[in-house]
Amino acid sequence: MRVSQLFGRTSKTEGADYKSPSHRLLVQGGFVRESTAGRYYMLPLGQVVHSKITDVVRRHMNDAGAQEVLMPTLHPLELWAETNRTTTTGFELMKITDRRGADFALGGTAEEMAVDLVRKFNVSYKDLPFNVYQFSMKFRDEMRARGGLLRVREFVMKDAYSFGTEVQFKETYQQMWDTYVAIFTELGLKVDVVAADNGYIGGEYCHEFIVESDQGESRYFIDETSGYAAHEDVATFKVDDKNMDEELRDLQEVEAVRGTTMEDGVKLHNLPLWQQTKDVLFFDEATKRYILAIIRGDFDVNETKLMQVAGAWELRSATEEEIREDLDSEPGFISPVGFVKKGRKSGRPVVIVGDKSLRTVRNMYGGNNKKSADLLNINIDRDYKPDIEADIALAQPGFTGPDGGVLVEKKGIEVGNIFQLGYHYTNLMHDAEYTDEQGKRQKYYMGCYGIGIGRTLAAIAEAHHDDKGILWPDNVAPYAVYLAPLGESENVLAAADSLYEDLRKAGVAVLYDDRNAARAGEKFADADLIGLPYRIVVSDRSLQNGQFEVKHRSSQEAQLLEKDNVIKMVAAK
RNA sequence: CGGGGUGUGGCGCAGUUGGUAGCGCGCCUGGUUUGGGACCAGGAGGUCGAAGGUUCGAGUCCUUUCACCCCGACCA
Repeated sequence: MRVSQLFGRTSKTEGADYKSPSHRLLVQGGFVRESTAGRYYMLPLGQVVHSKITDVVRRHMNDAGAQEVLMPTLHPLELWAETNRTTTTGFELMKITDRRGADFALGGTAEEMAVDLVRKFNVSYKDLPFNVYQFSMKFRDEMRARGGLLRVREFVMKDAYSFGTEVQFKETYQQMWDTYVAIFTELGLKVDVVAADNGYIGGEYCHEFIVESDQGESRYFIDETSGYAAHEDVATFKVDDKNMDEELRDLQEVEAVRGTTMEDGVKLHNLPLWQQTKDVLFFDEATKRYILAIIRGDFDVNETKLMQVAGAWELRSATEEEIREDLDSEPGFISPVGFVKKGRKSGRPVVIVGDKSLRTVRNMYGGNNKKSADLLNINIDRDYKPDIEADIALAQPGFTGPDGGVLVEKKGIEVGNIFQLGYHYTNLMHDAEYTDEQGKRQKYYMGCYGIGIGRTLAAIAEAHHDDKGILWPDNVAPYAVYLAPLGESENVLAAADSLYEDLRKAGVAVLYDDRNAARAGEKFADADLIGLPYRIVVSDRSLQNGQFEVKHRSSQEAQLLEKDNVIKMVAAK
């Protein structure tokens, strides 16, 4: 490819709005250009990288026995209604109506489509397991796009859907896990495989593949000694017993003229924070229930865990008005002891969820559902009984992980995930069945597996750059060589032209900076910015001994080589 | 969705009390240059986000609206 003919150009000036390095460098290097917020044009240079990533993913998926298909972009809305996801998805569904009034969802993920596709066939147990995947544009009505390609509203995703028996699934899941590790390794990314929340996809467990980066939005914890890795949403930790040797003392109400914070309670009673009850009141818009979360005072409530155990979807804090008028309590003085079972005015049910940490403390203290009154010596079972008891605590850095090591907090970019879906979709959708050995109909046990191609591209740029530009790993570099003749002497141009042809004959992808008007500094700056693995300079100086100057992007030093050796060197990659 | 900010040529920006739009980069032409983003001369390119209003006159004032950026969407 000749630079003189390449559409899209590099830019010397940095945009003011680019917060992440990958965003800035991808725009400056002429890889992408923004359309509107969260929607990008992929320019020729960027598109080559994009398709190289796609090629790597495709090759590994095929090696794993998965089969590529392509599904429609518009999904019949009835399918989403079948699984109830028109209301319960974590992302806002984008909808479209055609001229006949038929409703469609713009695909944001395609579990329903995959099931619908498969049930159109009369599948036998002999056909199982199988795994179909596609590369297709996904639409997400994100509240806020950010970080360039890191969080967008429209992107190409590789999404795979496996069908089989429960026994077969375990193998498929592990196979996809291994395949993903191989893919990201080949792409030059080091990933942490992290247990995560399955959210709107459904199912019981899943893992995210995260590239550690300060630009990432995913927070997770790692226990370096055991390898335990879990997303913040699901991370568990060991809870130490506090004062379990104490005798249970009698429940007692005391006057408490104090502010409404936890700290105020600690000061007033001169008791440890961990002995206080933390009482957090939520309302779930989806199921129209109040949810009162009770936890030990030194911990915080993990809303994701809370939603999981309470079956809630759209949690918000209860308002002060609701607390006073409907629930007969007082902000800052909420207590599970004697808390109303349903809203006095609204009649809406109240669910009390207690964290397991409540069983590590005795004689707790806290509010009494009215202003300026506290209770001392609150004890679970005796004084109150949660409707649900579970782990709803948020892990913090420094806590002891489930395997006994210290939890270290990390931030990263989620480039892929694998989900166990189980029977979730096949239970909800009709005819999602195959015929077993006995001729009986059985439901499929499913999994799904996603990789965001654009985000992976950005993650590579985040992981491999310096202040001058990107350093593309060999496998995804848009070209292997940046060929830059300096000056306009016929000697130089002839040598560069001939090297260009010879490199191409040797199968080396070359970006040939044939711009006569461009000066050396410009060519060097562009070479660094675009970040191809090798830069070859042709100049009168180098040609004095019939040599060419070769420099690797990651190296400071260049070397002078004869043509044959130049070709040998760069073709080896 | 809440709060704050910004919309002027491809990019980055200036534009005074309202008086008919400018700078740098980039682009085009010619010339001088040529190993880390050169210099000289000439040139093209703008419904000032959009709509409405006030005014003799609006980039500037008023109203409405749209887009984009940042922060937040949480512990009583």
